Amino acid sequence: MGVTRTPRERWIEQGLQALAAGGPDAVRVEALAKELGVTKGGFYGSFADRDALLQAMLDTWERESTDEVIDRVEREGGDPKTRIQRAGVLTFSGDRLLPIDLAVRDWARRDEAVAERLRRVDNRRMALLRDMIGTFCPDADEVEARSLIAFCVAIGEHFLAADHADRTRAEVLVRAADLLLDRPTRTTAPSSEDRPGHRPGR
Amino acid sequence: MGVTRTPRERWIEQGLQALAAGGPDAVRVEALAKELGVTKGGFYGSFADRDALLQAMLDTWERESTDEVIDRVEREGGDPKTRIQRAGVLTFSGDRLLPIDLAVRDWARRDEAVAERLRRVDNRRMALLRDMIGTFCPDADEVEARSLIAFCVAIGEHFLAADHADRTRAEVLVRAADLLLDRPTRTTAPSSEDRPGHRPGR
DNA sequence: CTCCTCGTATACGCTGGCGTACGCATCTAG
DNA sequence: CTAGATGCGTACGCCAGCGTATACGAGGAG
Repeated sequence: MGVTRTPRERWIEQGLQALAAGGPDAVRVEALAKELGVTKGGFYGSFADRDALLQAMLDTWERESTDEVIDRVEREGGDPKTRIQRAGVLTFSGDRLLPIDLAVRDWARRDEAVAERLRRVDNRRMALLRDMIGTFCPDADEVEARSLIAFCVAIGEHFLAADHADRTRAEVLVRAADLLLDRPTRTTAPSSEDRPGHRPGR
Repeated sequence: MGVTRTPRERWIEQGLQALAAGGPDAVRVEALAKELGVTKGGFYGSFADRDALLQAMLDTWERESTDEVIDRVEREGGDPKTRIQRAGVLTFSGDRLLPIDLAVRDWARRDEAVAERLRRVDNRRMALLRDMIGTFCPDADEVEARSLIAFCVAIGEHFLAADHADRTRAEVLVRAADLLLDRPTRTTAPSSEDRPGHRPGR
């Protein structure tokens, strides 16, 4: 038996890198082969065709960005804000998962099957956010709104090109996280209390 | 002189539609020609090459999504929340500008020149947001944070696939807008009109 | 040591897309 | 009405990329 010099996972990993860098159209069998130092000869032993690779890539991504991240967050514990931020860090700041995530999001706008996968992933993440925010916010509608906002910021931030004058993006994000995850709940019922407490300026 | 049956703007418009539907890789000269009912014969009379078309498309998009939107918002007036929402509606809910905007955002992640254009556009939009939010929020750092959040929600919403159980996305967005754009000391105001609905999909 | 298996290299056909060359048709100028 | 200009159709060369067929070669089984 010959030795498998380029197993399935290598193609998948390289494919995910290409996806992250250039979108689904950049996942080209011959290009991946060249990057792996082989030719495409062995590719069709591991995959029926290019589409099978794309499916396998999505399988891998889906598993890595749900089970692995969520398990780790649950295991390491901490208070709600810490856990939310840890989930965010694990998903949206590594050099690995973040660009793949963004590429999948754009891909999902054009491919219904990808959109379905993304929906599963996002629903699990939203459930996590709801849980965390629900620990300090009693109003279910507001929990939903805050969760949506937090998720949108985590993603949208990377699609936004605006500058912030003398502040850095990171500084503004810290303040935004304070607004969303820190301050005492303000109800929208007529019995509203005073305005949200300000934290000492940064 | 022959009659120009397919002037420059027609190619540009069709190109923007293709960009919106399938990203920059979907802008193919021969495909556009077929959609326009002609062949690519005349294309190279209006454009040096495919890249010239892409540049012209970005020029058109940049003009339409800054000057035209901002002028109209300034002209029609209203209170801050209304004006922000009108800007959002003009930019992010038409069937035309929204999908182009999203496609450009993903494109910008891979093309520095596109990123530069997007930066100009986003900076103008952020300036508008800062102005509006600054009318009721005195803290400059908080104004910046709220502006960023609002912008991220307006964009990120369309990249998010999560469901909201018994609520609709539009309902959650109304509540989110209340949290972000209402004067904190006041109770929530009734929202006059609907927010942009769900993403058009595909 | 020999054979057989299986992963890989190589070569091929095919499709689609870009840009060019050139001919045709039509509109305008005179 | 003629002549020139110009947009467009058609055909071409070229290259990239997919999937297939076949040859090669290195291990393991006997």
